Amino acid sequence: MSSSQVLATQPANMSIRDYLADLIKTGKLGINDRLPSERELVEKFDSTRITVRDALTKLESEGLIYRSNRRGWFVSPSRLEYDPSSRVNFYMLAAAQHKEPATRLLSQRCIKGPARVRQLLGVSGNDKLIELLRLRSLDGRPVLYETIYLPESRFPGLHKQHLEGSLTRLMEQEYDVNITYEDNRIRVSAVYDQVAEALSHINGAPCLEVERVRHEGDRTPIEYDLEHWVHSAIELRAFCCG
Amino acid sequence: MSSSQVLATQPANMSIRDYLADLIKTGKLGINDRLPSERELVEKFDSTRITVRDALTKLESEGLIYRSNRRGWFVSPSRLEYDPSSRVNFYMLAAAQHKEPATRLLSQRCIKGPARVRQLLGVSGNDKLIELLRLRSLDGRPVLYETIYLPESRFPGLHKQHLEGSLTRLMEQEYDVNITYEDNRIRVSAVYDQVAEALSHINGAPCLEVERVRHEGDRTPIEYDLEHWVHSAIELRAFCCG
DNA sequence: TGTTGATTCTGGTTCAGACCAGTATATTTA
DNA sequence: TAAATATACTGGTCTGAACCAGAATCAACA
Repeated sequence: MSSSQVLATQPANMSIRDYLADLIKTGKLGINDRLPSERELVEKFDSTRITVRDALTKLESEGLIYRSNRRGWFVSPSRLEYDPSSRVNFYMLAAAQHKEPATRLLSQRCIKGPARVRQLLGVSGNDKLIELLRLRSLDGRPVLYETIYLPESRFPGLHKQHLEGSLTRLMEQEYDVNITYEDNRIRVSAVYDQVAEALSHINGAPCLEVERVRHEGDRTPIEYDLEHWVHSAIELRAFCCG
Repeated sequence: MSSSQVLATQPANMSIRDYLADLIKTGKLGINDRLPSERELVEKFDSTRITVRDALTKLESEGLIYRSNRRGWFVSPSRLEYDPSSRVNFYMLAAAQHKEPATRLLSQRCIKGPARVRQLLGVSGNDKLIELLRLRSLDGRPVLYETIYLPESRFPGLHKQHLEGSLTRLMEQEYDVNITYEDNRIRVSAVYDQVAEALSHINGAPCLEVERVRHEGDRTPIEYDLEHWVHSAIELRAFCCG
């Protein structure tokens, strides 16, 4: 073998990945188009589903494609740019980026809630928490599973309100909330069970997780928010001034 | 089948996942311990490597474990909390969280550079960019692959400096840089080729990607920084004041 | 003592199937 | 016409292998 033979032949999974990535980047497959089925790709590359799925999983990690459980693999649209610290709500944000937002309230309860959340919100004794589970979509595609906890004592009668719209606006207008401080934690994680199902993902699929505690006045915590984003749908943006 | 039989038996991949997650959460496996080998787990659960690897991949997505290429799977240590907007450098940050930092300069070139970066930094004509590739570790584990571009004209003689320490400090002290504004983009992505290899990952492994442009004075861009983090090693933290 | 090389161990990749469980659609039926 | 049903199709899970490539270890050798 000549010494110029440095580049090893690529593994099959990477060849398939590159082929599909090329289809997407050249626009031969458009946004939200379905990819060829796994079995079609097996035939085309004379390979096996193990290898084809390996390639698809890589593209999913990159955010180039997303899956819809048992329906197929699809080309990801552009990411929503999202600045967690901005007071812009989901609807305005989506609209500004020409995406059609929607929110579905999945569940609404008044419960004791997880110990960690109670501690972060500083509630004690028998005080209850309002738990809201919401699923948010862009252009019909579910992208965000929200788990929200609010101290019931601070938001009496919240359940009578319209909870599928902007919570921020509701809090400002109906409860005189003025956020003075917030703490965001951002990490890569995975979705399971109800969250995975709602997002049409499988158990253990990677996601971007944002955990937030909002405070009012002199650092009184009043909102806990756990966001699970379909990672390919989102790009966080943080501007900072020295 | 009785109607009370609602809970289906768990798939094998989830059983294995839960078993390992339990080992970790109860402390039976400590930080940086190696997990049982894939073949051992196959025997223990009378399963196959496909299924075992599926479970391991889920735990990797969650950040509970990480892999070291062909050496094994290991229990993740606690995440480094990192505020991209803070001016605290890597060494001080790590030290404050009782982690041992290290930096290795992988490459240093003066080149034209990618068009996208040239545009972001506003360099034109034949002006060159300094490219720095650095690998940063915590407690001996590689966690961050940095790709840095700087306009050569702004940083003459940079190559003579010690480039494995804090670049921020160097820029401040030797080049009178005063950062006034920065723009961070944070997304989940994947690592390939040199990046994957340096981080001891496989092609297509998920990562947390931070892309940053720093500006001085009246919004003059002077630094482009692309960070690929081993996702389990990092948690971004952003505090915001209303 | 320090290097070289063989051996064993690890995960990385791949094959050639199988069956299951939801989705979507076409078909039948009320 | 609208609801119920069957069918084809999708990905999700799994079996039981095999071979490859790098990491680690240990033995032989210079």
